[in-house]
Amino acid sequence: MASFSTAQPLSLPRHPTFSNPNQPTANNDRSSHTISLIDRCSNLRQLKQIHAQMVRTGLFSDPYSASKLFAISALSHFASLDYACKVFDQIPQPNSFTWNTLIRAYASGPDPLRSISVFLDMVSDSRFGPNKYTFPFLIKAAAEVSSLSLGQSLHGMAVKSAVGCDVFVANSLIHCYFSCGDLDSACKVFTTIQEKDVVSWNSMITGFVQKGSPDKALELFKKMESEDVKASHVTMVGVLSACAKTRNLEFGRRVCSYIEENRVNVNLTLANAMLDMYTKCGSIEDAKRLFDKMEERDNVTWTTMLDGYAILEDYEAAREVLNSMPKKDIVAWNALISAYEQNGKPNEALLVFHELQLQKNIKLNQITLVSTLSACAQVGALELGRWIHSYIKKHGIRLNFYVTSALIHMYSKCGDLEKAREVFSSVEKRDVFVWSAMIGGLAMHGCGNEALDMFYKMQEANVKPNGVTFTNVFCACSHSGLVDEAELLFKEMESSYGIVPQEKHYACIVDVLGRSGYLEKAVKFIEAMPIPPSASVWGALLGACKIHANLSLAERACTRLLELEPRNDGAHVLLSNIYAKSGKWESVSELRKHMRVTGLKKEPGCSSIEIDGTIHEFLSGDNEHPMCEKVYGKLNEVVESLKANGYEPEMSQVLQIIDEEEMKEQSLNLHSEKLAICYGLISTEAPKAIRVIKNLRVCGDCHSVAKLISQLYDREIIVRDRYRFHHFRNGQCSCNDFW
DNA sequence: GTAGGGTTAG
Repeated sequence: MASFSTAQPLSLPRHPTFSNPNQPTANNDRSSHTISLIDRCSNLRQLKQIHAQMVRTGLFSDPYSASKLFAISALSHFASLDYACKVFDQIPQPNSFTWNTLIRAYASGPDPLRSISVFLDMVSDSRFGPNKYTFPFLIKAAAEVSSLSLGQSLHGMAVKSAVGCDVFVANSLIHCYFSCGDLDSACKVFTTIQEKDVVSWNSMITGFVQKGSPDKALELFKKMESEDVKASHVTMVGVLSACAKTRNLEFGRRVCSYIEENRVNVNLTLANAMLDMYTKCGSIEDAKRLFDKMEERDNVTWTTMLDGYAILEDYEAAREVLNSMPKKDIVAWNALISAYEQNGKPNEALLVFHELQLQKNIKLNQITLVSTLSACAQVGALELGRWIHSYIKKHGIRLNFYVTSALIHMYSKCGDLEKAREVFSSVEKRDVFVWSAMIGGLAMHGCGNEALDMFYKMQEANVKPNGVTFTNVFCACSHSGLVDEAELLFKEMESSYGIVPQEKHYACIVDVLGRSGYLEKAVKFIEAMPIPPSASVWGALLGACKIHANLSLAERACTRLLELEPRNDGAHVLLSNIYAKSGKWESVSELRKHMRVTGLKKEPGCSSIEIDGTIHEFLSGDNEHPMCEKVYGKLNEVVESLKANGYEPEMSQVLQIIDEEEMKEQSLNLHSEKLAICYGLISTEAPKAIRVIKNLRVCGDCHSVAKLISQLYDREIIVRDRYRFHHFRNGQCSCNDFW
C-alpha cells in the first residue's frame, strides 16, 4: 500500500486504458486501491491529484467512485464547497446518496438555506425524491436559521414521504422546534415517537436547558432514568448545564459521582460541563481541583474558570486566568467585561474594553458591545456610547434585540432620549426587552403618558409585557403623577397579564401613591400586601414622607426599614433630613451621633461629567480635582450673578446644624452637582448641553440654581440623579419640580 | 457508503 505524507505529492499508478467501469478484475482492484487512497487524503491538493487521475483512467465515470470522491471533497475537514460543486457538476448521473451529500454539505455550511435550493434542484432535476436521510439535513438547516415555517413545511413533507416516524427525522424535528421556540410542537413530536432512543431524550433535555427551563430538563432526566434509558455523554452535559443554571450543586455533585463511579469516559466537553456546574454553583474549590486534573483544556475551560472567579468577585484571580490563557479569544474578554459591568463596576469594565481594543486579531462582537454599552449607561459615558453606535453602523453589525435594547438603554441613561427614540424607530422587529427599554427610557425622563402609550402599542404589536415592563411602566406613572393609571394596571397585572407582582412592583406602587401625597393609602396598600413588605417598600414610603414632610409616618417607616437593613445609610440620612426639615435639630444630632458611633457613613454625594470622552468626578466639597480652584472661582461668579438676578440660597436645604448664615451658604456651594455644572461651563461651549450624573437625589437648592443657570447662561443642562432625569432649559425643568 | 443531540461571554 502506498503511504504518503502531507507534504509529498501523491504517486499514483497510471492506467491509461481504464475506461469502462465494468472491466475485468485487475481494474476493479485498482479502483478499490484508489478509493482507499481517497479515504486517506489529508488535504485538498492530494484529493485533486486523485481526481485528475480518476478522470484520466476513466474511473470517474463510475458513479460509486465519483460519489466517494465527491463526499470527501464536500465533507472532510479540508472540504471546499466551491470545489465540491465542480466535482458534483461533473458527475454524469448523481444518485440519491450524492444529492444527499451535497445537501448535507450546504446544511452545515455558512449559508444553510442554500441546502434548500439544492433540495429543490434535486426534486426537479432528478428522479429522486427526499428519503429518510435527506430530511435530517434539511431540518437541521431550518433549525440553524430558526425558521419555524420552514421546519413546519419539512415536517409536513416528511410525513407525506412516510418518514415522519423515523426516529432520526423526529429527533431532528425536536431540535428544530426548540430552536424556533415552539416548545409545544417539540413535545408533541417527542410523544409520537414509538421507539425513543437516547438522542430523542437528549434533544428534549438540551432543548429545555437552552430555552430557559432547566427544571423541566431535570424532570425529564429523572423520567428517562425511570424508563431505564441509558444516559450518554450528551445527556450528562445537558443535565450538568441544567444544574449549573438552577444552582443545584447537590444534584450536580451526584451526576459527577455517577460519572466517576460508572467510569464514564470524560471527554473535554463533559469535563467543561462539570467545571461550569461547579463554578456556577459557587464551588470554586471543586472547579479548581478538576481544572488542575484536566489533561486537555480549551478556551471554554479557561473562560469557565475565569467566570467562576468573577462570580465570587475575585477579579484578580479572574484576570490571572485571562493572562494565563494560551490563546485569548473574544469570549474570554467579554466574560471579564460583563463580570465588572454586572457587579456595579462599570469603570473597570470600560478599562478592560479599552485594553481589548489594543489587542490585534481579536474582533469585537455583539456581546462585547452589549456589555460595554451597559457600562456606558451606568457611568453616563455618552461619547463612548456614540462611538460604539457608529462602530456598529460602520461594521454592519446587525441590530439584534440585545444590541437594540442596549443602545436604547445607553442613550436614555446618558440623557439623549431623542437618540433612544431614533434607535427604537429604526428597527422593524422589537421583542419585550426592546419595548421595555424604551418604556424605561421615557419613564426616567418623565414622559409618563408617552410611556403608557408605548405600553399599549406594544400589545397591539402582539408583544406580551413581562415583569420588567411593569416595573418601568409604574416608574413612569410615578414620575408623572399618574396614580389612577398605575393602580388600574397593578390590579390587571395578575388577572389580565398573568404576571404575579414581585416586591419591586409593590415598592413602585407605594412610590406612586406616596409621591402624589396619598400617604394613608400607601400605608393601607402595604398592610394588604400578600408578601412581607421588603426594605424597598419601606424605603419608598420613607421617601414620600420626606417630600410631604410627614414626620410621624417617616419614623414608623424608618423603624421598619432599619429592622430589615440596620446598616442602610440612606435611611438614616433621609430620616435625619426629615428631622432637619421640621427643625428637630436635637433629633438630627442624636441620629448623626448614632451614625458616628456605629461607624455608619453617608454615601458621599458625587457628580460626574464627561468631557472629550473622559469622565470627571466631583465629590461634595471636592478639592481633589486638578481644576478645582478654577471650578470654585466659576461657582462664585455664577452665584454672584444669580444673586444679582434675585436668587436666594435655600437654607432649608442645609440639613446639618450650622448656625452661621454664611457657613450655611458655603455648605450649599459644596454640593457636587454645582461643581460639575460649573466645570461643564468652563470646559464646553454653547450650544453643547451640560450633562451631569449624580449618585444621590438632586438637592432643592441645586435644582433652583440649575434652572437659573439654564436661563442666564442660555445653556441646556441635563442632570441624571438617582431616580430620574432633569432637563433644565430656559429656567424650567422637565420634572415640573415634581421629583 | 449517507443522519439526529453537547460545554464558555449578553
